[in-house]
Amino acid sequence: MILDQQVRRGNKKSMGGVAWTEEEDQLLKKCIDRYGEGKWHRVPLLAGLNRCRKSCRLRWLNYLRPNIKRGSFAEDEVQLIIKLHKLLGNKWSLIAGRLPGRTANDVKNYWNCHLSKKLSAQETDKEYQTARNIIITGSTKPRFQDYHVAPNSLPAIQESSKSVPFDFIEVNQQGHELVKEEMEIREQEPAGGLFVGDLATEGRQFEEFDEVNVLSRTDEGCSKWDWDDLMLDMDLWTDLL
DNA sequence: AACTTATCCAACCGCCGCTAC
DNA sequence: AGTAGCGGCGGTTGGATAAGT
Repeated sequence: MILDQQVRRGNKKSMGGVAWTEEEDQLLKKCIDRYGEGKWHRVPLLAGLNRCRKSCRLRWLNYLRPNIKRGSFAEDEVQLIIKLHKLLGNKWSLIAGRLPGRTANDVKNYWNCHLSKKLSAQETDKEYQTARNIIITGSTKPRFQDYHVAPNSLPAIQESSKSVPFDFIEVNQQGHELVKEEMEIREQEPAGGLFVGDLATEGRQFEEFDEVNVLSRTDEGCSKWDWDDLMLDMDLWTDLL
């Protein structure tokens, strides 16, 4: 079935729209190869396509772009999606950014088809509540004190389709989004505590990081690419601090 | 075999933030 | 300050197909 679905990909008409043909794909690909990404408003003209800029961009990002990973999600990818979703909410592009080869649309579809139902049943699960408390209330310590937001005033994660307020996210000089929660953990824990920087430099397992239940991983379920990716993020966090 | 239901996912829509003028 | 144009994002839809009856 998975194979069939993969074969189907890209050949389908939906939403009353017109399915992309092989010829159109080639035209778009040649155009991007020649002129590069961006300037999407010019792409239809340059490529000679009777498509709007958004369709061209979407087709490229979700289907034609190199290194797009096909097939079902691996277990470690699923676990990462779940954890990132706990942290970020429906920020599919951010989540997909931590999953090389996966598009935001893929992640979103996978979540909607597989995970949302599965996890909604676990809404009251203790572990989930713990994670949520950490995000919303900051566990046993008051958090978000620097942001002047009363924990109770924050919208719940998961209960609605709306995502976590973007006040949780900051962008550093390199343009990378950082989760304020992480920075606060770093700031509030005393020396000797378990910090992102410590993990990065001492090579501890993420499992130890479970006390904050953020991006916790074990070596067993952590492939090289996401480990490296997370290490990169940690470096960036450390640089910021 | 015929029909119904469930699942998957590509593509569209509307909105938002940013930038240039 | 207002606004138009753009890139980008998340929510949603509906067609294709598999699975079930």
